Amino acid sequence: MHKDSLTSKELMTVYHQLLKRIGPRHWWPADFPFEIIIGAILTQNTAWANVKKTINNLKQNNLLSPQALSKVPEKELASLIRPSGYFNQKAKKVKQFVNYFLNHYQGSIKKMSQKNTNALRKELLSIYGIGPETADSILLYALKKPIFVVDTYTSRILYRHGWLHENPSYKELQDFFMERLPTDVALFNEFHALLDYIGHFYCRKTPRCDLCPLKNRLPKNRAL
DNA sequence: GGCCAGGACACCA
DNA sequence: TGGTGTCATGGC
Repeated sequence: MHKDSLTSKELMTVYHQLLKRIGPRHWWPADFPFEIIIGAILTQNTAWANVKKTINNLKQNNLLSPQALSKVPEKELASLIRPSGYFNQKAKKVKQFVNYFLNHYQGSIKKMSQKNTNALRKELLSIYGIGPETADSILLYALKKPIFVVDTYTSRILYRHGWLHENPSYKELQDFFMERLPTDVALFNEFHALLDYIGHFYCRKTPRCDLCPLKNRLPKNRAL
């Protein structure tokens, strides 16, 4: 097992090295929490640059509110989502979330935030189109709940550094961080953003990890 | 022209 | 539970 592959202290060292060498990422890039939620759905398996186009489309059409999105026809919504791909599926997903948000919380982020985190996570996962990563992104970045977000980048980075086995489940990956880190929204926010940064630039299928900021600062490493 | 991007779901064994 | 196909545009 890899449970002892990296101590809490070593993982914090990784975090501080990344923060020092890359700098804060200022996540999530959005003007208000509802925009974060819609962005989290739109960015599923999609480059953020393409999501920004859709966000701008929605803003220009005054559609970036739960009330407006609940009224716009799904086909019209799909055409606006087109730049970020999977537009038919994502239009349906946005509609499903908005219905839930209005029915349960009257479109209020504040009301939603008051609910217990675990219960909220189960609720989110029951909505069509919201899986573990999207649910956790909403909880952490939009609702400021202390949940660590993991993704394919995170998995790749941990595996390539020998800190976790290949193809872990989402829960294994998430537990890896939450068992080692103090429960801290700001830390979870920044750490995930930093991992995304190095994943995006340095840890693709064809590794270019010689450029990785962690290259000479691996607590326990193996050849990358 | 192929690969990949801040996943999730349906279907199958 | 684990593997595979599908959804789809856009940048490099």
